[in-house]
Amino acid sequence: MQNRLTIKDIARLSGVGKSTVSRVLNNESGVSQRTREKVEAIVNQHGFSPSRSARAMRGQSDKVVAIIVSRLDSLSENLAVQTMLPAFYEQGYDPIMMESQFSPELVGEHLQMLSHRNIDGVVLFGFTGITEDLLASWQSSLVLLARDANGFSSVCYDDEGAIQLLMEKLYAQGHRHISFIGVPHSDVTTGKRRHDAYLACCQQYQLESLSVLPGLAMTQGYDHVAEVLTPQTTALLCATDTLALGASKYLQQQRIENVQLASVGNTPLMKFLHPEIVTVDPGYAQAGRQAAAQLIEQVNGRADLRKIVIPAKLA
Amino acid sequence: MQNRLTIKDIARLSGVGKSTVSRVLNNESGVSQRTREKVEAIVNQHGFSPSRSARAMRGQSDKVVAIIVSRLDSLSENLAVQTMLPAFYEQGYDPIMMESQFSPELVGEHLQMLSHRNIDGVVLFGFTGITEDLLASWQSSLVLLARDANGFSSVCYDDEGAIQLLMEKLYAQGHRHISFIGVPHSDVTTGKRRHDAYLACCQQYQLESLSVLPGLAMTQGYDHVAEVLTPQTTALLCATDTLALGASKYLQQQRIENVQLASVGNTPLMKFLHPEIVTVDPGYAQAGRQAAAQLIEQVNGRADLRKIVIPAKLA
DNA sequence: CTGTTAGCGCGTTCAA
DNA sequence: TTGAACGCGCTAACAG
Repeated sequence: MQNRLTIKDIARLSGVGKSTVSRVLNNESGVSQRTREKVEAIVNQHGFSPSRSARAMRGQSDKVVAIIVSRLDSLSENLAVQTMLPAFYEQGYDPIMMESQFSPELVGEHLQMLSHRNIDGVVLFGFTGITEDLLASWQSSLVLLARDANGFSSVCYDDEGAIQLLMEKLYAQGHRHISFIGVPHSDVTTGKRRHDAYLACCQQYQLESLSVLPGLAMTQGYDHVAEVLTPQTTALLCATDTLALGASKYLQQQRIENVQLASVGNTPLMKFLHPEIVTVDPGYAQAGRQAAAQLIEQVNGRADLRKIVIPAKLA
Repeated sequence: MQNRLTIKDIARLSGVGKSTVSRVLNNESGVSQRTREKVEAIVNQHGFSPSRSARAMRGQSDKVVAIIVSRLDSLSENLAVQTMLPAFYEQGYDPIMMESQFSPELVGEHLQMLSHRNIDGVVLFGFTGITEDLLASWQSSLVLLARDANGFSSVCYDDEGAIQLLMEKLYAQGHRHISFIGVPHSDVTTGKRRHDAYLACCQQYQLESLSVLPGLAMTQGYDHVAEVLTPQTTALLCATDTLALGASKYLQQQRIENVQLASVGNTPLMKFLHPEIVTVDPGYAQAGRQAAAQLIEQVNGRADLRKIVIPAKLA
């Protein structure tokens, strides 16, 4: 806010040239220990930090990244962003936030805004409708979350593993009629993969499968859970905590108490409202950290594109 | 990502000087209509946009603001941020996100990071422990949300009005034993103001008051609601949706069905889980828009510091 | 009305 | 090992 010092001032104050200060600031070699210490002392004493805009103009990075969440109030994405932010701060990156509202068009607009600004990289929470060509120009500076795409880095959840853990646990608890409520297959990960895993487990345990795939919204869980409840049903597997929340409201209203809920999510809200639920933690927190780490390495050329899968854990 | 054009290129391409291009870009007067159109044509044709870092270095604004939320998963703050973001985008501001986790120390650290970066302004969601002197150097470029402070702009909720609306409604419904669950008075707005308003309403309607002030967390609502439930209690007023969620879990578990819940919040989660609740919308969405608008006007010197109060509405 | 000139704060030559 | 000079893309002051 006040008149900031410049590298020139620091040079004058420490009795050296501008370029020496620059070298010290950037940890470059070729500066004597004594000089380096002298300059560093002055820098610290004045709390000097070089102007980011000037650096950026010199072709350096702006140290700005963008995080595009689907919805600000997504329980799972919140958990990931929560660990992502500190990871970015620590490396000096400022994360700007954008909300896609599950609209590929909005993602497109946001990316276009970002291409004007000199962004270093983007973390994008994937969803149905995000296509490779929409992201084409960002190949090297984007990390996709919760989805993968050819030619892009991604951090994904272990959808199959999560469902398997849940089914295993339910089976061990003696459940033999386990229904499933999930998301349409147009959603590849949360939708198709989790449902397929459920079906595979049913086959493996020789159980009848019964499923409905209304969508991601809480109300959809509520509205459609009845379709998979038979008199024999003793357990209900939900593709997400959000669906489980919807389903459990229905169960409560109908005073159905002999159906064990299970879901992948392990969000704080779920843990509070329904601690009795069997839940798998897909590793949102770890995913956030990893996504940030991968993006930083990647934009600095220290890492290639990489697909990371976070292992699921029973909570 | 590719080799961006510069103002110089545009100048060459349109056969004018750099400064003329600059004048056109900044909508400055003193350019003939013909020249302006010619330049604009070239600019649009190439999708040119001036380098933000270069502008910033020339002392212009960086067009970056920061939003410091208390928690990423705050139901109320999410609603405000959701309207704030587009408002900022529209004016060309990039909002960087930070989470304070209700820690004044973290706010301090974040503000310090921001003072190094050349930030235009800050929207800060206030909470207990935020003091005027912590924010001292940001007087002119900060908008406080949900709190007010001397010498600062703020956007506040009408705590008294919200409680009054709720009490009025409950009274009209015939309730005469209305308990209150809220937040300690150390929290000035959500805590003291709402509780005081409750007490005042009780006096006005000649009702006995019965209240407990455990805190903001859902679990606190759950753990302490029993303390304000008597055999006569027919309604329970909650200072926030989050508390109401906690309380309602308790009521459900205890199969208590003759207590009408009321709360200030009107968040989507609440509306879904408990549509039967009497709820007041404190105007989170509007608050977000206003905060963004006020901050932008303010940092552009087009507005003075201002305290804005959002009126509450029955949902 | 318009073009030329001089920096903004920094990184990067290049000579010393 | 160091410093002086130059230029990044832009705006502002000045000259035409």
